[in-house]
Amino acid sequence: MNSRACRDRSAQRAVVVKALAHPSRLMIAEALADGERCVCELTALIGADMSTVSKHLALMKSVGLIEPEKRGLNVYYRLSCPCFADLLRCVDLITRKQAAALQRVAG
Amino acid sequence: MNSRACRDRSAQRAVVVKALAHPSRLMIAEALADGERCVCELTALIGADMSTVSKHLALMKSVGLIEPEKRGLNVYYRLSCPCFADLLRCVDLITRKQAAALQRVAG
DNA sequence: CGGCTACTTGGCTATTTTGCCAAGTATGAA
DNA sequence: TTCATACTTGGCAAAATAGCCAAGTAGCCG
Repeated sequence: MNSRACRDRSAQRAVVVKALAHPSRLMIAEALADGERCVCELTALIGADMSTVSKHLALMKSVGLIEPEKRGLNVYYRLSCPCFADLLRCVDLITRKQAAALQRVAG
Repeated sequence: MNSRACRDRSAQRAVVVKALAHPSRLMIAEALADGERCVCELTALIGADMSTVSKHLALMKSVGLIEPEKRGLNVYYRLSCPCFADLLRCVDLITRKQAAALQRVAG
């Protein structure tokens, strides 16, 4: 096994995973999985300053997770990869398993 | 759509995603996907201080991603959820798409 | 043109994360 | 018991993230 290649691959993956590693960004991603949204819609959903949301979006865009399209005054974002929905499902499998484990501990 | 529920769900997901959002932790996860490893093997693989690796492992364990088993002097870790392999595949789909996009920009 | 809305960017502070060293625990061997 | 190995934990300093405000850009309408 090539340790250097493994390291590089992990670094690349980390860039994508980090771009999702925040509650607000996961909310954005989930909303976009349902269809495109403009920044003000996402801002209302998240309940933070628009500048904050805009920076989250810029980060997600920079790693290729989402794509913007300007129409009139609004900028609409959409997921650039439908495979993201699968990723969310994988995460949920783990969170459910985690919840079950906590149940066992508590019960 | 219940905004509060969405917020909670995203917070839960973020806990899991954050536990993967680091190159070393992704290396660990990839290694464990191939089978259990003890801490010193992982330390050699990653090339950091053992205390650092141990803290990464503690974090991953705390969110239920991995499970330890002590045998003699060693502690062996394994993935607690095989679905993690799927998650890695999802991430790779995105990184490949990202790489393709960069290609287009460069070319 | 001026003013309005939608959004982005700069800059700053507060918080979180990371990684090393040092010190502690646990197990096995002599 | 003493020593060595494997690992964890505490603590600290450096680095990365997050979020707000203020200021800037861009498109529409009068």
